[in-house]
Amino acid sequence: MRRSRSDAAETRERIVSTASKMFLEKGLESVGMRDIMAAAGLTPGGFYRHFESKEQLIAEANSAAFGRLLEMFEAETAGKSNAEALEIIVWRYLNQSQAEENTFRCPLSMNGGELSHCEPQVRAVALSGYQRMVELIADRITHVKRAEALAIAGGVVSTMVGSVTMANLASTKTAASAILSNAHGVIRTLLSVTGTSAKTAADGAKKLSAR
Amino acid sequence: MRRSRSDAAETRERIVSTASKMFLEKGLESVGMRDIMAAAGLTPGGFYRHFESKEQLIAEANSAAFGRLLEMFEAETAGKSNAEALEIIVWRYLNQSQAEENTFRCPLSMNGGELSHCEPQVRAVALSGYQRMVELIADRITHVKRAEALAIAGGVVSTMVGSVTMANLASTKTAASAILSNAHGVIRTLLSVTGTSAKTAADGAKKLSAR
DNA sequence: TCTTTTAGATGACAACTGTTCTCTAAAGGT
DNA sequence: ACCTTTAGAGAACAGTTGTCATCTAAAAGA
Repeated sequence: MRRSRSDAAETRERIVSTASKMFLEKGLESVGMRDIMAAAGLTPGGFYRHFESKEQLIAEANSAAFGRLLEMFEAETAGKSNAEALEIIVWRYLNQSQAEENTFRCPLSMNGGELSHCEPQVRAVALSGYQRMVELIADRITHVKRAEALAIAGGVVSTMVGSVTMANLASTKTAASAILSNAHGVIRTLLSVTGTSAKTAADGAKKLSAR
Repeated sequence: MRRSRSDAAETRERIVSTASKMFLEKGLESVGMRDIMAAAGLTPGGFYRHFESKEQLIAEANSAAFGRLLEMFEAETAGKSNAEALEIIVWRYLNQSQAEENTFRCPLSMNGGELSHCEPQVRAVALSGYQRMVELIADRITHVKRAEALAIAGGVVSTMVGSVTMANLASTKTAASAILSNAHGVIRTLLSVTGTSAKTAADGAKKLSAR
């Protein structure tokens, strides 16, 4: 039966946020529409009143995941010094899989490979999520020029994405946290880089800004 | 009709290497058994004479991919200096998606997320591939202690995995190579790290060796 | 109040999934 | 030369996939 305007909007949001969390936990392809709709307390029938396709849902779900993640980072680092903020961001990102809640996981780490097989629309959302993360971090790197900060931040995000992906492969918590704490050390090193080393890192930064 | 012992062995190998390349190109779930068998010039019927399940094929295909990749690295760097060898490894790894051949792509970058949803057997193959890559690189880092070299190498591999994953999301070659050349710069920085910075990076190295 | 619109349930669609069955013809063993 | 074994073809298995047509009852608009 028909629902009110606001009920329907709420339903739509519930589908997106439910799907988002399921994608982060189980991947894109292995989660079916029936699973998602059932988890949202609905039947598969009504789905196409809200979305054109699964692909569109993936796009919106990922967009929502990035939104949640970045919003959390901004809330957690508000009023903190740059150094403290960077520490918080890196720590929370690296420990996303170990945290009990799956709300603040990153699609880049969780669905990395699958995202690149999706349609341009979805890939654009993912890539812009990457760029937003890079800028979030670059904004806190003030001891070098902006271009160098962007280069370093790009490296930091790539390192975080890669190491979380690797940690997710580990069968024990010990092995996972070994990979992650190693990554943490490497990132601290990267963030403390100055002068000519930073310029080396910025070799490709001009190209990066020419996106 | 029945084939000779050696024909059958050759068929088995062909299935593995065909599957391996298809997984690297299209992902694990989106490639079906029929696709693989057809690409190997066979029908789906005979598959289960050689393998217990798709999962087992995934394990063997990934193992083969790592084998090819590491063998190529060793061949390409034979007789080179450590610095040259590292440059070759990093460059070839970062450009795996841009190369016309898909023979030397890395499962960690291509199937990252999906691998972590597989059974322990498959995850073990992937994780050992990671560790072999880390050791390959650490062996070429001689200006610091072994533990520090392993820590840096771990960071380098994570960074390479992450940045190739990100580059695969890009819609244009320009955007992809911007991400990659930035990563290249960051990795060069990491590899030139010495002294106390290397120790910082090695903070988690003890835990890493306690796998 | 009466009419039109529509959120969502229900059930079906064809295509596809990994897997298993049966069949046959050639290879391996004796 | 005979008999057993088996690689692979071909077809079918039950279950799933994303998507859509139909129906309903209630909400929105007049």
